[in-house]
Parts: sequence; C-alpha cells; structure tokens
Amino acid sequence: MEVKLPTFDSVFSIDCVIFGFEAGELKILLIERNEEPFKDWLALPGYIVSQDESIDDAAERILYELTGLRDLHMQQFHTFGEVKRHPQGRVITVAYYALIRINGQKELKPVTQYAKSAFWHPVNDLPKLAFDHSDIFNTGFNKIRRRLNYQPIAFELLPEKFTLTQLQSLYEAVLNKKLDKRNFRKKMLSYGFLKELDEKQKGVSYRAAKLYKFDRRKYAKIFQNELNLVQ
Amino acid sequence: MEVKLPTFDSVFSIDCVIFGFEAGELKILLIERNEEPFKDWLALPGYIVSQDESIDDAAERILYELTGLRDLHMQQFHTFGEVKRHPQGRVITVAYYALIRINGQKELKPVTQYAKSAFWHPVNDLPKLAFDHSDIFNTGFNKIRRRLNYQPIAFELLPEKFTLTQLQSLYEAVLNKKLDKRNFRKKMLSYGFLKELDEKQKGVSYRAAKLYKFDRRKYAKIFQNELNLVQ
DNA sequence: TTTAATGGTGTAATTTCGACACCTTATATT
DNA sequence: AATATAAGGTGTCGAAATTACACCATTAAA
Repeated sequence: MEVKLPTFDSVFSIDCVIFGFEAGELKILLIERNEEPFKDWLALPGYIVSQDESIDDAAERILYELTGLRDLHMQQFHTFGEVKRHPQGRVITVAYYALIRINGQKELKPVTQYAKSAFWHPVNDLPKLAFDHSDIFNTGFNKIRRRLNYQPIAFELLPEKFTLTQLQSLYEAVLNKKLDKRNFRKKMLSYGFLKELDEKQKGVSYRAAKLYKFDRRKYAKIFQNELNLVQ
Repeated sequence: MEVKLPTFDSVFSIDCVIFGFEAGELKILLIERNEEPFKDWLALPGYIVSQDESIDDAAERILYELTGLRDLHMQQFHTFGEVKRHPQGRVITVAYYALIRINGQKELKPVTQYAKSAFWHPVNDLPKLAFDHSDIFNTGFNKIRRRLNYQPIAFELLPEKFTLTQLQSLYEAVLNKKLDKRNFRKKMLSYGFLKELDEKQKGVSYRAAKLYKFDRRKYAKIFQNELNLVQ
C-alpha cells in the first residue's frame, strides 16, 4: 500500500556557529547577507537544506558556499523551531558548530551570491544579527563552554604546535576567567595526552616557550569514551 | 520587496523518548503503530509537526495524542536528518526526551487512530523499532545518562516521597553500575536539597525506610547553575 | 523465637584541589 | 657589554573531596 505523507510546505535550514581563536581572542564567522530578508545585515552562515542531502552534508555544503571553508568537523547542537522565527514562512533551522584554526592566509570568499562577504568577528562585541541568530549564537557558545570541560575541543582551535600559555589563554577566553598558571600546567600535563616537542616557539622577543602537540591516539587510549565525571 | 522562500516539500516530525522508573527498572514508552509504513511495529511516540505550532508545542501535543500524557517537561536532544530515514519521503525528525513518574494507575490511551496502544517497556530488552528509532533511543539514553550527573533529573522519575535506597537504585539502573551505599548517602545528603520527612515507607515486609522529598527551591538556591551529583 | 530482608551508620587513608612567589632565559635596548 | 623587558617555568603545603570498608538495628513474616 502506498501512502502519501501529509506535507506542510515547511523549510529546513542550517545555521553555523564557527569558532576560531586568534590573537588571544575567541571569534566567530559572520557573513554579510546579500538577499532579502535582512539584506545587508550580518548573520551566521546558513542556508536551506536540499531534498537529497542529509543535514550533516547540508551543513558542510552551506558553510563552503558561504565562506569557502571545507572539511570542518561540524556538530549539531540545537534545533530552533519557533513559528515566527523567519518573517517569510515556516523555517526550522538546525544549528551546527565547529571549531577551527584561523590561519592568517585562509581566505574567506563566498562562492554564492547569497553573501557579500565573510569575516571573523570577536565574540565579545557582536552586533545585532539577522533572524534569531543572536539566540543561536548564545546557545552554541554555552554548549562549547560546557564541552570544553570534558572534551578535547580546545586543540581544534589551536595550531598543531602550541605552547602551554596559548592553551591556557584559550581556556581563559572561552570560560571567561583567569586560571592559575602552575595548576593549569600541572593538570593538563597529568593527563598524558600532550606530547612535548623538541622545538621551541620562534619569532618572539622574549624567552621562547616549548611547543606541544595534542596526541589524539593517546587521548583515545586513556579515555575510552569521555573524561571527567564518574569512574 | 516580497520574496518567496524556495520550498522542498519536506516534512518535520517529532519523536519522543519518555523514561520512567518502576520496580527498580528503567523503562521507556512505546506505541504499536496503526499506520503505514511500519504498521503494527513498535515505535517511539512520534508524529508530524503542523505549520502553526512551535516544535516544543508539537512535542507536547503529539505525545498527548499518542499516549494521553500531558504536561511533561520535555527537552529536545537531537535532530535526525538522514535522507533515507523515512521510506516515503524526506522527513527530518527532532527528538525529545522526558522523565516521568510511572503511576500504576496512569492509563496510557492513544487519543488518535495512529497508535493501537501505548505501554512501558524496560530499556534493557528493547525489541527492534520502526524507522531509525533504535538509534534515536540510544542517543537519548546516552544524553540522560550524562545529564544525571549534573542535573537533578532523577527526582522526576521517582515518586514525590522516596527512600534513599530507591534513589540509589535509580542511579545504578541508569549508570549501569553499583554504587557504595554509605558514600552515596553521605554525598546526596551533603547537598542539602533532600528534605527528610517524618514519614516512613509502608507495606514492606522488612524494616521501613525513612522517606525524603526533593526540595526544588533549596536546590535552585544552592546551585545557581550546575553541579556534579555523583562521584 | 527465629529468620529474612533491608535500614542505617563512621573512620581512616588517599587523592585532588587551590593558593601562592621567585628564579631563568631570550631578546631588545642603551 | 650591561641592562631592561617580557614571558617561561617550577614546588609545597593545607584543605577538601573521594574512596574503601563491616556490622548492628529494625521490622514483619514464618
């Protein structure tokens, strides 16, 4: 028996909160819209999901089209489904986040016409955003702030080789509080998943710090599932 | 300028993972489907979201229609959007969970024709479910297992007055491990949000235990945000 | 009165956490 | 060469939290 699904002409979209870390500051990726509604407003990168792609695939595609960025490890964190959240119809949006390394040279170039530009903006001084994107951002920021405590996501924001001071200042930026240097180092090193390299920082006008690497294999071995909470 | 949204005839649905605790066992609510596809299969309670309701409202309505249960505190936990997850078209589903007290007398009576029956089933021995509902259940179970550690959700599953042994066995059932009786009690009582009553358990054929109550006001006062409840 | 079942309790060793300050090293400046 | 500047790097001690561990008390049923 063939049964037709009832449909309601609804639309799904994806919105992305992409975090980066640069110059000791946490930033997110914004676009300048080139389409109604909210033409010329700043917004999170987001667009409509097509029929023939999973939402995870859609998230990757959409982010690429709006910013030129590819192959991020994106993760869904919440779905926003208020009736009036979009002025032109019923649009439910699935929000994703990703954490990436900002490389100075990484160009941000929208591939489609829907965005005029894409750029990094510090999270501490965000302007008003289109739609309910400020809510989406806040929800996402709270999620990663909590996740920082029990998942090794900090290392996705740092360059492959980093100093302990850089790591600490990232934690301080996300958690928005000062940490004790000696205690922080003691704890991080005690986990055993940081690999000390034979290299040192270059190009600084003071004593260069040792560089470390996050050893994903060791991490996986030590923490079968997750760390923290409950032996 | 009026702009028409592109639409793709997509459908949203809601699926609910409703946890209950009875006879020392964790259970979830299943329905027997009365509609194609998967007619006669067991499934999570779920249905399609209408145009004019938010997804949170839809979750409440759908659960009520399929099980007769109302006014649960439901919470979204994940959205499932694989292209082929529904055999008849593109359906993206937002999954919700809730934790409730199972009262023997609480009748579960579907209000619509879409379900033949609704009943509690132990989580440890789940049959094959319709669609990707087994995945949805697993994702939800992992979520509440983690949340049990930092939010006072256990008390939503227990009767209003409960013994410390009941509380402990609930934790043991969800976390799937034995806990130490003395340490568990010491820790739980140390938080200060359990109110000791002047009453004792009734109808048991052994020494009756003291009854306690969860004091939500005290809880809110003590923990602005969150805490670690066990270990 | 005896049995069966669960209720209820404290201590000591260990581990983790948090507070806290100074010398070292590399570069830049004079 | 000497000095200044800036961050790198390190240890201890007390407090608090966590863990391991065993026996008597109470109630109802047999």
